Amino acid sequence: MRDMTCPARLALVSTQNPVLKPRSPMRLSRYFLPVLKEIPSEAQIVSHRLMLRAGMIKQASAGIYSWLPLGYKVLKKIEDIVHEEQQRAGHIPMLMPTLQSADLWRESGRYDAYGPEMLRITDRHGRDMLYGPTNEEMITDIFKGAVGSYKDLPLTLYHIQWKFRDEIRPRFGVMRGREFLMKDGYNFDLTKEDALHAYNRHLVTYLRTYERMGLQAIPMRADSGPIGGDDTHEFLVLADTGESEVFYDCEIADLKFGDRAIDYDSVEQCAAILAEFTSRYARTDETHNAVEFEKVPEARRRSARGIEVGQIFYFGTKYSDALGASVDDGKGGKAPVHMGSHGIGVSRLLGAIIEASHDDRGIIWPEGVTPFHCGIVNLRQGDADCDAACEGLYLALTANGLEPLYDDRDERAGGKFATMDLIGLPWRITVGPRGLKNGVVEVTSRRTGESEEMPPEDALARIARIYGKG
RNA sequence: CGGGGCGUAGCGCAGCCUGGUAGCGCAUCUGUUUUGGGAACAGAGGGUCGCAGGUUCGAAUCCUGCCGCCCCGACCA
Repeated sequence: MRDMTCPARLALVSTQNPVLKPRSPMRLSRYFLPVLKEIPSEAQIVSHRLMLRAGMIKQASAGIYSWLPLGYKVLKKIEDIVHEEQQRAGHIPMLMPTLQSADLWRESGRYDAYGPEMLRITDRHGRDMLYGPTNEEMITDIFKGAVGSYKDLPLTLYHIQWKFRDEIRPRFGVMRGREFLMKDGYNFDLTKEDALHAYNRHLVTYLRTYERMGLQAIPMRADSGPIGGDDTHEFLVLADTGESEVFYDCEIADLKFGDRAIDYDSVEQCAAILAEFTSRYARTDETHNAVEFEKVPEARRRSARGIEVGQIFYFGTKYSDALGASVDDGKGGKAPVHMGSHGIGVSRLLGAIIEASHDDRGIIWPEGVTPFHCGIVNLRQGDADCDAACEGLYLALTANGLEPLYDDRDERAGGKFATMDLIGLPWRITVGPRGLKNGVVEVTSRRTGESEEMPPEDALARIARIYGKG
């Protein structure tokens, strides 16, 4: 009798089984994209409205959202960019829990200082827990348990994790949620000089990160707030719906990091970038100084609104003193480590990007974060030539490492175009019977609205080239 | 937490003042005709009227309490 339960036999059925055809969800008829024609009444600002209308998020309760497939996809892309830029600078990814013990926070003295914004929970044993609003205490605790020598420094650890701050009044969708995804990083250095280099290094990584997302975020001298510290800059994206009032010299807005080379180990290079990007007056209302601002030539003075998308801090030995994080200094003594922390509001960035990039038809994703590289619109579903051409493009794009979204629904053209415009894919390939008669399809830019007819092979090559693939 | 507003079909809303068969548009489903920028016609399904209590012969409607959500202010990635 055959033994059907033999483990060795089961092992033969591997996930590599070539019989399993990938069942891609990138066809709109199979995707989950609940778009709304009507403007949701609860949404006040354009990014919130568009995220709801484009089926990216659904509110679960005040300031708490489910990320529907399209929104999740963009969120992941943003997360990926943040990871790449951090790791390029030698910062090490990890993951700490959302729930923390209150004891750590009592040690640092912040359990009481943080106030009602911190969500406090009691577990079944009556232990005080909290949903972390940030992780300085926890990372310092990890650090001091494992690092004892200056030889282990410098060290920068970071993670991207959900945070909870029980805002008095959450609003504006993901821009001011109570639960939000944040990248927070922590550097540990032996000396103040080293820690300031880490500070400068982070400034560079942040400039690069925002530019890759198609955003211009201006570093502005800021207030350190409850985290405490001496040096701090906030990164602000200019937008009318921003919650911060900002004052700046318009020359700062001309600065671009671009694709210049940077050696993250070079103290001079990193310091030079900081000097360059902080060389003009740029402050939030918290640190605004009218006398200093007067020194900027009047024609260059600007006041505007901004969305805060990140902040970097150097806070010296505040946490290492409180929590006893010190290392052997190599001279027979102990030295408290110099620390800094650095945050990027990952989920907020979606809102900021949309605020900065949309029109009256919908979102316009920058190519760096778009959920799909391009849309394929089949104008005559069921027509053998159209179906074949679309299918061919879809497979070829996929084979070139691109992710197209193929609208294969049996629907009128108008609805398909409206959906594509709303969800903001930067490029669209339109396939219709009229064009196919001449052997061409249409490639359209979402941003400019300009279309160009070309054979399908050229359309494929065009899209691949835009994204540096194929 | 102070002030204002709203909870009625998946979404957007009317009905409430003056109690008496729960409605409209969009979406969904079926059929037909359509198809190059949110189609037309015909038909169908879908509701604990936020929850609880009270008044009444009778409550979506009146009264009380609670819950949720939104907006303005003080706080914040």
